[in-house]
Amino acid sequence: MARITATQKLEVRRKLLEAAAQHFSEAGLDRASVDAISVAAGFAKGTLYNYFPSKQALFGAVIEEASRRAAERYREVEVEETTRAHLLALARADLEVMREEEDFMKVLVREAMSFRPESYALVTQHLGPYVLEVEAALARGVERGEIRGDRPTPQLALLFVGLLGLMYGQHWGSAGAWPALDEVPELVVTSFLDGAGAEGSRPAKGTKR
Amino acid sequence: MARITATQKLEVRRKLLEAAAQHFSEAGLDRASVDAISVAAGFAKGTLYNYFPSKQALFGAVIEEASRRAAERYREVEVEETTRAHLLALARADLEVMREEEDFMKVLVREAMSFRPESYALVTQHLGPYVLEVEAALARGVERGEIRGDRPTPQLALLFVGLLGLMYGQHWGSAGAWPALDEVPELVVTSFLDGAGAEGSRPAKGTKR
Amino acid sequence: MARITATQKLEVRRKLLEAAAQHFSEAGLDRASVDAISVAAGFAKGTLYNYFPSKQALFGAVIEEASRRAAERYREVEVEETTRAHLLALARADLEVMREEEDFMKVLVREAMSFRPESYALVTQHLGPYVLEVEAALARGVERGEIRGDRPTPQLALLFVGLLGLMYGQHWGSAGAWPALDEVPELVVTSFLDGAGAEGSRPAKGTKR
Amino acid sequence: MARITATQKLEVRRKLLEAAAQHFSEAGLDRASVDAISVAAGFAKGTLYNYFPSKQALFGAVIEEASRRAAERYREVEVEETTRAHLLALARADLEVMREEEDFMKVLVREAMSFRPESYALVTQHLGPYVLEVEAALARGVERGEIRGDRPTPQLALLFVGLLGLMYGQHWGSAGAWPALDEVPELVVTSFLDGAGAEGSRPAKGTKR
DNA sequence: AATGAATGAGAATTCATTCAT
DNA sequence: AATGAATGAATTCTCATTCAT
Repeated sequence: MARITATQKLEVRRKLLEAAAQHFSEAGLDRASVDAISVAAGFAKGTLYNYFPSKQALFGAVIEEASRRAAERYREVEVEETTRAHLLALARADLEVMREEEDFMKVLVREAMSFRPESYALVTQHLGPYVLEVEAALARGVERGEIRGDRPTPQLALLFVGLLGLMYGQHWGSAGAWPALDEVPELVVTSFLDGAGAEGSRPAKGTKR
Repeated sequence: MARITATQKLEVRRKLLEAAAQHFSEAGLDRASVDAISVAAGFAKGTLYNYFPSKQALFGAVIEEASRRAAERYREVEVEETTRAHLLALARADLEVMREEEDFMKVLVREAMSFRPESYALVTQHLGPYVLEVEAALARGVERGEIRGDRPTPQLALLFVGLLGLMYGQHWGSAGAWPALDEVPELVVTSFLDGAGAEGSRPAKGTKR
Repeated sequence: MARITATQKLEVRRKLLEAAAQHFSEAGLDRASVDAISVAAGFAKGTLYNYFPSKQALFGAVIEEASRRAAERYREVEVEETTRAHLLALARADLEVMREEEDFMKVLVREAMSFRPESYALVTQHLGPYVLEVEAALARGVERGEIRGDRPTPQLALLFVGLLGLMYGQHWGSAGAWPALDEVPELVVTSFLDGAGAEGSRPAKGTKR
Repeated sequence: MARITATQKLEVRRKLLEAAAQHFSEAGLDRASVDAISVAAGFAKGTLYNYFPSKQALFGAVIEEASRRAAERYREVEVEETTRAHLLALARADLEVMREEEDFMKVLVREAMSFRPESYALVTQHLGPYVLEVEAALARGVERGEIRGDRPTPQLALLFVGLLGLMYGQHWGSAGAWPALDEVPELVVTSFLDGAGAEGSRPAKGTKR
């Protein structure tokens, strides 16, 4: 009767995480209700506590799951060899993940944007694979003279990823008014590479302030 | 205790806002307790409710105060008439406020970066004065041909402000590792205006993808 | 400057009682707010407390005032000499008071209908003059053979007054749907004297059960 | 504590209602405290809220329970087919409930006699079953010519029930002095059917004023 | 393993009362 | 005498967590 297989347990866990992701993405950690999550997953409250020791822990697990999925996806990406093309491809890969796992990603992005040192570590750690890809693309760009060499590529990579999150956030915050998700990759790449200055208005390299 | 002067009332209000800013910046809107705030300000719970009708309203007032202070501060600054100089001045003014009122600014930035449609309205409404200044500076830049005219200035202004928040957040999230607060204005202005592309790597105008 | 005359003090007291009557009649003792009452009277909260030591005391004073006014009015009534005519006149006198001092009367009736021994004493004491008039009219009716002599007139009088209150209450409770205030006197007198039984259905006197 | 049987749940509900009835009957809706009620019932605050969504709802449930019990009780009674006998039976059934569930009944009567439009709706709605029985008895009485047909039976029914409440209230208010509870049914039925007028003193039908 | 009733700390909010001015 | 800011006890309601079944 009882004797639940490991697969079945994982299935329950998956359902709970899925429901949790959705609720957390809508309501945030504090406002989301454990009861609502468990019921949405098709279980009673007690069951949730058999799988996760606390609401906080469940939240952490959702974040982990989200970053795990994102990282997996990014590893599959293949692209041609221009920096612009590469960054565009990376941004599009991100958007793709985004679309398929929007709930998880919302939680992830929001947590990343909460700027709490604890989360920061967690998020950057799991976002690592992706950030490293960006970094690598940028480094190759520097070698090719396509990317300015006066700033450390790790920092540029963080900026790029931050811009992505910023645009997603802007999208959600404005309830889709601007930008549309489709525009995001190009918007981010353009902003990141070209800036807002008009053609020729850029100061000579090395100029201070 | 009747017949309190207007000055005294403002003083009480100031203390309450100050305490609220600190608590909200640490705990966020949901976790902060009205009781803790009033006590920290040196008053009883009821007093807070004599000044603000609800926790939400208090939160709104904190945000409004923060953005008012920021806007005021930067209006005092005098700058030469270049877009770059102007944006730099705006960013520095913001940083200056930031330093003196870190609690207020943390609340503001975190809320802005929470990307909840509800907050979005609240924040943009209260952030208005500052964003409008940025927008005006950009509009003048477009006229002078210093800013690319192919994107609406309101969107560019949001991007600029977003970058600023992003950098503050990066600073807090990395526990000060990078960037240092001092670098933020230039970092933001450079990223915003020039982008990360190397000199001459920018595609001709109108080029797609 | 200060030096307020006794008349002025009474005037303030009157205003406070008036406002209190209105608020208590709408909201009841618990729901009425001291602040609302004082402001409605044109004063600040503190002033009210200079005249009445507590909300309870104010409520008591309103009840006293209401009964005092009612008693005064009832003493002026004059009527012709039939029981039915007398009762009708008494009921109409009551209605008249009712109309001119509806707020006070509402409080009074509701308090009377709360059936708390404390209020009961207070109310019946002040309602005394009126009830005594009713009682006297009934006693004369018994002598004339118009009123059944098998029940003590004081009890019949209480029943009559109770019926009046019941009908007022029904009027307020149904938001005026039924009965209209104008109908009340006749309704009460008919119910009281004739009952609901059809002509001739009354059992022989002295019949038990 | 899961897997509680339906019987056990009903038992908890019963205890809560019982405690609530007692507290409401002593303190009224406003003054009664949810906390006190739950503790008196032997449970924690939260448990009460598992059974009733709000204080108001609990109050409504108490009233409903009271009127349900009254209606049930009197339906068991068998009576000969006279209006007088029927009304007497109804009044006695009510009194019987009254005695065994005085707390519930006090709440009911006091609320009914508060004459607030809000309560009015609540009470008449919940008092429905009982009032409808009275109404039906009266309607049959009209058909048999035992009840005067010149007044709508719903109004007569309200009057009857009002008289009943009035007498209970008189009993409580006078601290038992008059009437004794035992006398109430006959007192009410006699007052209601026969009135206080002496035999033959009733004016001819249709007579005005 | 799943359940969901019970719990009770904690939250926001109200408001009668006080008292310095 | 009038004021109204300050107070803080009290209230209703929520919800994460526990645990007997």
